Amino acid sequence: MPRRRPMAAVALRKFPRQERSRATVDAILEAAARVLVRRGYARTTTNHVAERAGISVGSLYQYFPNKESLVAALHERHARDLAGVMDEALEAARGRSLESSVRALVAAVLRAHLVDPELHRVLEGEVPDLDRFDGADAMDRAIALNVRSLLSVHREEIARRDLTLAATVVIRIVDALIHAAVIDPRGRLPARELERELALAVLGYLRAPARG
Amino acid sequence: MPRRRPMAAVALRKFPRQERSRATVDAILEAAARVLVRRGYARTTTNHVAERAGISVGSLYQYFPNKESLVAALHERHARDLAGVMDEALEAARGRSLESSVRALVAAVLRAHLVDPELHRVLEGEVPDLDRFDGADAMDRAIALNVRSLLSVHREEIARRDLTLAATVVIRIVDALIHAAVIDPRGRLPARELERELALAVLGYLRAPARG
Amino acid sequence: MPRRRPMAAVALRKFPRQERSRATVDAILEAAARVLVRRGYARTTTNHVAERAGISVGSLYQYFPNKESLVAALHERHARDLAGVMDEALEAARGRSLESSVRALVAAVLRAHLVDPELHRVLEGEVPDLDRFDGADAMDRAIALNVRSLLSVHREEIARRDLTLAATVVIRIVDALIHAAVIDPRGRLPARELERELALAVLGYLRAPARG
Amino acid sequence: MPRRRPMAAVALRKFPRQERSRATVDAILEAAARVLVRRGYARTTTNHVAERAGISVGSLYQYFPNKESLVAALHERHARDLAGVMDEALEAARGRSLESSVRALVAAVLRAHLVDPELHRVLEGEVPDLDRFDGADAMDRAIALNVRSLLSVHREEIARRDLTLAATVVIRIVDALIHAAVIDPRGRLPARELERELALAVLGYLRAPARG
DNA sequence: GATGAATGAGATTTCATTCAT
DNA sequence: GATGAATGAAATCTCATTCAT
Repeated sequence: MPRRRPMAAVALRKFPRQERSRATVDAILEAAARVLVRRGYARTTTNHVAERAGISVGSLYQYFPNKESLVAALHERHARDLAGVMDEALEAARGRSLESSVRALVAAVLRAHLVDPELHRVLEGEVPDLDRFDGADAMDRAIALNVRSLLSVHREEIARRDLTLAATVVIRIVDALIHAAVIDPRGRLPARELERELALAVLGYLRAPARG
Repeated sequence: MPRRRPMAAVALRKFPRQERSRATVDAILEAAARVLVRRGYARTTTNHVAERAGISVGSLYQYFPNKESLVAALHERHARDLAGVMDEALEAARGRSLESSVRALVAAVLRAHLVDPELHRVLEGEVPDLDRFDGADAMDRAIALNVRSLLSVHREEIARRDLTLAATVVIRIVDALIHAAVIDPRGRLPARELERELALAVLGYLRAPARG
Repeated sequence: MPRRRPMAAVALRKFPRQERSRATVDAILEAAARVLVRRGYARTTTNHVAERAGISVGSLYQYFPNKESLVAALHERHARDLAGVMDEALEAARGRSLESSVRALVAAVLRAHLVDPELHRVLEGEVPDLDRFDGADAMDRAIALNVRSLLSVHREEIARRDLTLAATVVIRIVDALIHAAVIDPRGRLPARELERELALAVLGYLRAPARG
Repeated sequence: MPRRRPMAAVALRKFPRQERSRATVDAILEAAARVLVRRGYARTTTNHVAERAGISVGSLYQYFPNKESLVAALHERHARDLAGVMDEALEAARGRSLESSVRALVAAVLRAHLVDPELHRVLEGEVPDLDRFDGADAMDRAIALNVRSLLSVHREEIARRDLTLAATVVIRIVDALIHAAVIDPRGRLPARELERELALAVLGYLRAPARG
């Protein structure tokens, strides 16, 4: 398995101290999101982003050492948002039934993706590995642990014995079907249907007897 | 939903009638595959591909009108292979139980992805929509129909009422979990485990009662 | 011989009357010296210099109208130091023998260059003509006159008839061998040896019979 | 002594196979020489060079990976020319007197520098260390050895005992005074005078008694 | 047909300088 | 005065594509 270049560092080149520069960084990220959506990753240029942000290219490079780091930062923001949504949903699930928890989780993630679906498509689809931000793996693991701990509460209701594995699979199913609905150009599903099928798939997987 | 550029015409510049031409086209596609894997989509150049194929750039352009069409052709080859594998598996499933059919299907798709997983990652992940080949949607639909027809044979065993929707969901689950195992850098699953969990997820989804 | 841009005005933007200003100018020059050494002329930026000096770029431009004038000022400081050392040595040489004078002069110049050899290399090597300060030529001429007047004291011991020419040649030999010892990456000479050879070369040149 | 970036590789990116490309490389080098002379190192751009060479920037980058390598190649050509001239002169000096040999060597090097003095000024003066070509050191050493072997033939006529050191010093004196004559803006010397003084300096150095 | 040198638009990136705060 | 964010012209460099040989 050939190794490619190392991951992009997401650290800003310069930390925005003043009010003004904070706004600039935000404007750059927002513009980058819009340009990515409109043109796709490969056709996005730093000049486009700067123009869209209403700043000069130079300013962009004050904060981001290169295009990759810009996309990585966006990716991070996206991942943080998503992780936040999941955390909230998992929190809210305390004390509720497995089915209710799963439905809530599914609904939350779906809601998060419906905010800016095109952006999610680009970030989760086209962006090359290289642009994954530092800490992405840690964040993934944290989510997996959270889900696992939800599952362990309902252990007797679940047919899977390896809950760590089950957590991974659940996360994947959710990811994948949301892709199907909001992201992938092939056969989009309406949100309502999707939410239902998702919950069914997750619960079906968790409860399916090992044989039969 | 903003419109981007139209899809690539995948049509070869000239249809490779002669043996030699066919061999050249194959060499180019193979080289493109290797370069895509090694460098990622955004960093792949036609010059790299030509060099790797042992021909000149000029010759490459004899067979492919532009870079996009080259990637699209590769995409098509990949899709055809996969569709072929699924067709065989579905064919072989005739007369067997739902569970057995699902297991066979899952195993077949998984096998197909294990051949060149890195290439799948790039083609299914990084390559922008633009580079999808012309018949891609039709091929997707054909597969969905095939799966649907398998499901309809076992209709009584299945809790889902909309089999078209169910087929889509099944295909998605399979796709997604294979991604998880062979493609995505986060937490790879070993093939054996994956195959089992995949079958469980698909069967679980299909059989899960609508409520509770 | 093509004309390039006119020489840099070395005049400071405002004459540093107050203590604080003088300190700031010194800090800037010192920072510029360090950055030049570390990164070379072409890769030195005003931002680097300001940062190293612990001030803002804006402040730097309060004291120097542009980058060129900054380097020119550094150049001037460097030239003044060197001229001072030579003046002292020539002063001290009064009443001593030619050989003793030459040795003293050589030792003085060498000492001066050993203080910050890397800086000398950059200033005497990489810095383009453009960045020479205004009085540079005058200073060179003054030194040449001083050396000439030393030589004229020992006229009978010297085989060269044109003492002006001889002074130039002597200065050049000293410059060049010091370059060889402290500056040039190729074959550095240890200071002790160098000092001896230098004196030999200068005396040898001065005393060599015209034909021989 | 702080280390800067490593030396530029002078290796061409692509070896010119066809007649045409050989001519292109030559045109690029020639143009680079002219632009360096006209604008100085820091103000020379690859676009200027390409334009002057009557080619596109792209072509320049086919052969030279960056600006540094271009200058390094020029430097190498320059050094090779010079080494060739010295070799010839040293060859021709076989069997002649020390004085005659020194005069011949001096004359040869001087002639070589008078061909394109402005270019020499830039290459030997402004070009940063970084741009020294691979093998520059080896070439310097070879020349030093050659000179040393000339000196050893006339060993009894020479007062210096360490001939290796003497060879280095001789080379330095020649270099330096040629700089003075053709290169340095301060007090240029006419070639005729220079040649005489140079020979005097070298012979004077070689023959000067160790004391007195 | 095949070749690979050449193209040049356009992308990325730098940095001297300005100017609002 | 000082600050440092912002500027943008200009530099470096890339790569899909063409075309003379």
